[in-house]
Amino acid sequence: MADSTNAQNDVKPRLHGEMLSTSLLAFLKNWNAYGYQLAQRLAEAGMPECDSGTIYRTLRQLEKTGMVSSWWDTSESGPARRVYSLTQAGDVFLTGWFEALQNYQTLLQQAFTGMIPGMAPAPKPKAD
Amino acid sequence: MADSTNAQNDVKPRLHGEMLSTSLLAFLKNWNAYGYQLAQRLAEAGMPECDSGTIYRTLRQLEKTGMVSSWWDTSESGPARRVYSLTQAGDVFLTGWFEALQNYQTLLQQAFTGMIPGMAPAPKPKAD
DNA sequence: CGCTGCTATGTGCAGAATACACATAGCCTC
DNA sequence: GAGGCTATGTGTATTCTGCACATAGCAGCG
Repeated sequence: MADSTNAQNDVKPRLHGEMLSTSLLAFLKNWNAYGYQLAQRLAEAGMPECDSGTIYRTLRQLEKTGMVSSWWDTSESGPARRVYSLTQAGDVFLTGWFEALQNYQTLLQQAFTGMIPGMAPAPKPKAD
Repeated sequence: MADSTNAQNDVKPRLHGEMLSTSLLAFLKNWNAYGYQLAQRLAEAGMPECDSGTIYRTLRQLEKTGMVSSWWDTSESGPARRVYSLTQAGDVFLTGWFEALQNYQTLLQQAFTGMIPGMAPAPKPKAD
């Protein structure tokens, strides 16, 4: 534990949580793919770095909740690959997430354009 | 019927993590506000429901990392309110997050338009 | 006054999620 | 047979979170 006085630590951001799982689902919407491959695609897409262990655990979690299905692929040379495929439930979930995401996107957009409705322009001028 | 074979449980989604913290920062970019108020605004913005305890803890965490600053407001009647204000560090972080978010948004968008570059159209036709 | 309800912030705790390090294994080239 | 790349996973300590619950100010009401 470094000292608590340091506010802006050099912690590099990591992709995880729902943004990771939905990114994975998004790739799988069009193509079947395996973990190692998905990690590469995420990096190519300009997403923040992601721990590989988290990717594999997330894919297993998505399978457990029925969002994806998987099987072993031993047709290619090298280590066996676990190929994932989006299920119908995963497709439904991804669509709903994408729609809900519009609200989030709009919220941030309005923050930068300074036009959030229903809130007074300046309730308090920050008394320091 | 809550056996483990059930894929789509009726778990209601909750706003948390980085999407919660950045939503809070977005509101604070234009106005100072307190926790209870921010919870109401999030609901009005159509965001998923959020546990109030998580909101207060997240605001404290944002303060600890220097993204926001706070003070007590006892000018109004009723319980005291802890009013939060975005710091310059928080503004920088929010801007960086918003820019990085474009990649995520683009990724999901391309999933629905079926145009992700650099990936073969169908590497495997799903052998179940 | 006691009671209820709304506002406003916060804590305790058990379970889930995660970063980091490390393990395993196949295949290829020296 | 050592080293490197591919590919998937685990162990563990830390952090995060959902839920229940606690505290407190103020207002109305009989």
